[in-house]
Amino acid sequence: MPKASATRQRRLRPVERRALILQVARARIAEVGVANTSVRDIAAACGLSTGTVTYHFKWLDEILCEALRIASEEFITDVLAQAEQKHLVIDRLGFIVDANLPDRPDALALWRMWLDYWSIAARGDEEIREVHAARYSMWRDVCEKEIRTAVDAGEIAPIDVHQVATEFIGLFDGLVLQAIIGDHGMNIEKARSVLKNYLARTLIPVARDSSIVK
Amino acid sequence: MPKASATRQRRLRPVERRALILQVARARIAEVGVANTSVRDIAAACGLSTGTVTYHFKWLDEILCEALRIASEEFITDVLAQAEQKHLVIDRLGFIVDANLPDRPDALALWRMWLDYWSIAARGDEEIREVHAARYSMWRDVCEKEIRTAVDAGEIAPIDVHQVATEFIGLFDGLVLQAIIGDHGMNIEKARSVLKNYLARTLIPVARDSSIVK
Amino acid sequence: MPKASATRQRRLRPVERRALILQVARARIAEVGVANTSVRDIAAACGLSTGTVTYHFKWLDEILCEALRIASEEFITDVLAQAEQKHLVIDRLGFIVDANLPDRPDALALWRMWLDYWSIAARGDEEIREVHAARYSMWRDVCEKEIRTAVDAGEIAPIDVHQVATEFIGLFDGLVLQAIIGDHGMNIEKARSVLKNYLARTLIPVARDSSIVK
Amino acid sequence: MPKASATRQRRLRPVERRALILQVARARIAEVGVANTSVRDIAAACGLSTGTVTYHFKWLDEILCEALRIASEEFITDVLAQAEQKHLVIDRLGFIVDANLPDRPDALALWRMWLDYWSIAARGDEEIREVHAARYSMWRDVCEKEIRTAVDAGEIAPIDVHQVATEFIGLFDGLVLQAIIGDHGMNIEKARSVLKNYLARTLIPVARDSSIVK
DNA sequence: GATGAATGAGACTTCATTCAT
DNA sequence: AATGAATGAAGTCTCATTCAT
Repeated sequence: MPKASATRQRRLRPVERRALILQVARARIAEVGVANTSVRDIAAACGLSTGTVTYHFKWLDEILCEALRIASEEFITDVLAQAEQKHLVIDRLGFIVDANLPDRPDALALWRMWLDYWSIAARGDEEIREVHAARYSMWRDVCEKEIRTAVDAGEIAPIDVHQVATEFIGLFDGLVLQAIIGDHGMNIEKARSVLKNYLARTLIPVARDSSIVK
Repeated sequence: MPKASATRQRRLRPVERRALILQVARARIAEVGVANTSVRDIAAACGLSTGTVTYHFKWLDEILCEALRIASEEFITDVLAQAEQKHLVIDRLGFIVDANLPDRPDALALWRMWLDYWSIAARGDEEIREVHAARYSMWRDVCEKEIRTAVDAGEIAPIDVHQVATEFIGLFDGLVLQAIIGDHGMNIEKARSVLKNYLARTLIPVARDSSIVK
Repeated sequence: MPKASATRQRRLRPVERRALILQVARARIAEVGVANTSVRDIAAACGLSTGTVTYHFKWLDEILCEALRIASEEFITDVLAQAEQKHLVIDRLGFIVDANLPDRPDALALWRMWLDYWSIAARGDEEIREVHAARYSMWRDVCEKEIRTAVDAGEIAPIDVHQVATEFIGLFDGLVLQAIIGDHGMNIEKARSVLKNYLARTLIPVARDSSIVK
Repeated sequence: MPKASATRQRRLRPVERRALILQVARARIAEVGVANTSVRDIAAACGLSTGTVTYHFKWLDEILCEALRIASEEFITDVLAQAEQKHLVIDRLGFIVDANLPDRPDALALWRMWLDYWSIAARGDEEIREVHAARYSMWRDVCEKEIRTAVDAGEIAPIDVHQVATEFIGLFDGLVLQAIIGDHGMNIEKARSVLKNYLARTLIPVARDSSIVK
């Protein structure tokens, strides 16, 4: 005799329910951190019981891992979208810098989330490591492709594309993390400036009669 | 791996006992992570009762923070020592790269520790943030001084010293973290190569008949 | 004395489980005192795990406060029931005296419980203070009403009803507490005698040919 | 080789050291309550080590008991002093009322202390019970003597002196405790008014040519 | 599919007491 | 007489997980 419950959730197919839970979990993790995200928190934030959450996910770790996965996928999607927006190839990296620096609360929360998962991955969690690997693979590919395109187009002088892309991404992570953790010598604006200086110094525009660079 | 003893520990003065506890705590944190280091663990690893640990430290957080502090101080001491070992100024940064890359278990554990504390600092813990700030301040100063000395000595071509030092340290953190978290496109040797390539490309030796070294 | 069972307890709805826990907690508090009642004790006495107890009550304080509340409510219920039992109005207060004096173990335990919670309330705990306030409000109202009825019925000579009711309740508490704490000059029988003497001296029957009773 | 310590206390004879510790302990207990008074608190408040405190007192309970004893003795001393201050016998009880009602912070703290120890005594602690007994014995004797003197002097009409003294003291405790624990129907001023009304109604001045009563 | 009561291990912290110094 | 480091039991509370409903 199931009682009418005002709060009982509508039945969803597992795939949908999982997706909903993951969205909420991701938001919680970004907000309060992996270490402070509990099954109960997630369930409450979803308006579900803990039992429902653990029904759809075998372990809390599964939720945590999947939450990183969807965050990574959205990040990749965003980066790809961004990379398409500028027509001048040489402007794209600058645009990527602006778009990915955590100068807004949600972007900051995302970076804090990366930090949380970095420390887990560094301890050897294979699943988390794989998700990171996939994101970096994509991210590095995008950057390499952008630079290579610019070089191939004669927009910038020839360089070691892989080295520069690798430097760029390493620099990005390093500077942002320093900005986030309280290093007095770094902050978001400083990071932006350093990154743009680096790009300007490294990607040398090829002076031609018709090539106008910003 | 000290084991718990059934007998009462020898009395030590607080400064000594604290130091011993912190050494053990630091090792535990490096080994299993901040998130998995409890008062019980530390006490057991010290062969002490939990009461003794909390007698010397008001909160677990105090231990965690102090453990980071001593790790930071040792890091700084090591860096300074390293910076003194090479006579040729231009070799010093390369030496620093080699010395600080986590290609040994203890260095890896230290970097994992940085990762753990980064994520805590990113969530706003002021004490941890200050410890990080102090370390980065020192670390950046050392790098700047090294490069400036080289420039002033005419060893390398003039550059924006602050920008390059900042880039170097950012790049270092970014590459090492990527190497540690499982990024397939990065590992310690790759990081070393990228860093050395960056240095070689950025710090251009001034070719002269008689190069003047400090 | 319920004993802990090795098996999982039957599921109950929270309202029922809370009620059961509170009954047990109330008994423990009355028996061993608030200061000696722990979550563990309560859980063990219920045959539940501590987790179950804290599942139903957020804090131990919540249990302690609710236990006082139910004890207060039962006290009030009992007093009201007692007040109805005697037809002669002037006998009711005497009956109340007899019924509420702690001359039985359970009544003594109840008074000890009041004492425990008095000391907590005196230190400023607002929730406990409110529960006391509610009980005293009711208790004083009942006494006033009884006396007023008697006066209005002409059963006793006119008096300052509020003053006398206030005196009666103050005297009651004061004498019983003295009897309980070991004052050699007071004990339950002495308290009874003093209270009845006070009532007899204060509530003067109006001698008439035909005494009107309600 | 005893080290010079800036904080090491001057050696005192046990009787003196005990007295000092007890004074401090008494103040702490009155302020924060028996339940919140620890050996460490007392030691810290004395500027002593915990070892010194436990050297002079075998158990914490001994301190708690002795602290009550000295508080009781001071109370008695004060009451006796007060009883001497008024020349007109009939004014003395009124004066006692004013002097003992907790309308000042220190008097309130003292009453809270009584409450704390009442609940302990009610649980059967024999030592505490004896201290209470001694105080009440004295206190009741004083009141009886006062009233008897007044009756014998013809100042007030003959009454059952023991009964009235017992009522007075019971009423005093009951009303003050109600005032302290948050009973909305009672407070210090109300208690004063009720007590004075009671006294005025009970101790009837004997109208004589020369006897002037307030 | 969903629930949520129940569990029990484990977290931090407090504290009276002991005892070598 | 005084110290204070060391102890270990006991306290409250959290929480991932289980499982009967």
